[in-house]
Amino acid sequence: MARTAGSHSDITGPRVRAAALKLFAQHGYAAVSMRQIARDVGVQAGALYNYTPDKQTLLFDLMRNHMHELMQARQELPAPEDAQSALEQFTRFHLQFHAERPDEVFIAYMELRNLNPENFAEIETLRRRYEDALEDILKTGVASGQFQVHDTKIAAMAVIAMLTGVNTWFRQGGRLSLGEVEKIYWDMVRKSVHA
Amino acid sequence: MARTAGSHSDITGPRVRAAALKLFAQHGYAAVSMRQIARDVGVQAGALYNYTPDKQTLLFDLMRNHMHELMQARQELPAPEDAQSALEQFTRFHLQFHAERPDEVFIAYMELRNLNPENFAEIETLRRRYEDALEDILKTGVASGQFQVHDTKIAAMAVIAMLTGVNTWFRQGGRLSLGEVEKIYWDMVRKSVHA
DNA sequence: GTCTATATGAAGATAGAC
DNA sequence: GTCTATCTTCATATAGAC
Repeated sequence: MARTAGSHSDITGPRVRAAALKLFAQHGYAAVSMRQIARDVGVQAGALYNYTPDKQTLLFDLMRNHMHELMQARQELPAPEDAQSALEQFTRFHLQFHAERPDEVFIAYMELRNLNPENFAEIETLRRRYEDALEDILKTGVASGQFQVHDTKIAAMAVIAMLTGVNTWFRQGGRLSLGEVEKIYWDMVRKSVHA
Repeated sequence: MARTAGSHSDITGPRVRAAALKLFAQHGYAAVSMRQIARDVGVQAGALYNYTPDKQTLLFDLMRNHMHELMQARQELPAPEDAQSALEQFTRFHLQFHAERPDEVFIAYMELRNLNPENFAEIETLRRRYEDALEDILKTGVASGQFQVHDTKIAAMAVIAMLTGVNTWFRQGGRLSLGEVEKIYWDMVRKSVHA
């Protein structure tokens, strides 16, 4: 149980992932070298390979972890009463979750093409499941007459694009608080699918 | 006036830009080598430097050209009668222009961080001017009572994000025609800012 | 677990012949 | 304008000492 001297696996591992996350978000996966990540962590490049088999897996783990946390957090939300409150809950949840993780979100959207085919398929499955969750809300609302949209699939994509776009400009401590942003976007989302 | 034999500047130049556009969109600027571009064009890597001083300028020229064409095309639209028709015109124009140029749009959004600071500033100025054009439409509509939004700046960002998101899934010849997509999105945009 | 050293390859860009 | 050849630097990844 006691670790040998010089054994820092439990602390270095997270630091490697944190450095990779920050650097990938800043400069892009392809533009960041393992040496840069190592320098940021404070080790030599070779030492990184104690924590990841290769650079590709490092990227994939960051993206998979992000998507799993997204799905997990969503499943822990309380059950809403009707489609309207489900949509409001989804809107506020999406904005909050994404505002807290700008780097993860950026990578999850920008680095898809740098995943190898198998890894890409896994991430896409998770993303698709998230989109389907929103579409289910819209379908319920259309069925109950609360919403009116021409195509629930397209409407779900439109709403998610609108909400995720917040990350291109929103900064904590800026002109608007997250609460104000939530209110503004919920107003627009609500109206956009209104019957 | 007559060109010397073996002089293909007028044809090779566009081919270099076309290859760079396609490859940058597919794999990302940082992941594409000058040798790959050269292979795609059918020349040796050194020959590319007859058409661009360096790789960075090649990227910048593609993005600047795209933004200039965007601004130009918008300015050639007929003057709309009121805010509502101006917003519909903007919506349809944005969808059409972007659907015709998926690679350019992709690069313009994904490769901003690979521009050097001066080039980035120039592109951002153009992008900002486009966003301001939409915000002006919203301001006019709010002033006339046709629209109601909490914040015209945020609403403009939300609408643009929603519309640009179409490029992540829309393909010519897919389930929906561009005309149908225009109708669906115009319906959502119209309602989202409705008084 | 981390280091130094290195194998192996590829990158951006330039020089000079044709 | 394009070629071949090359300079220089950097990349991912591994081997073996400590």
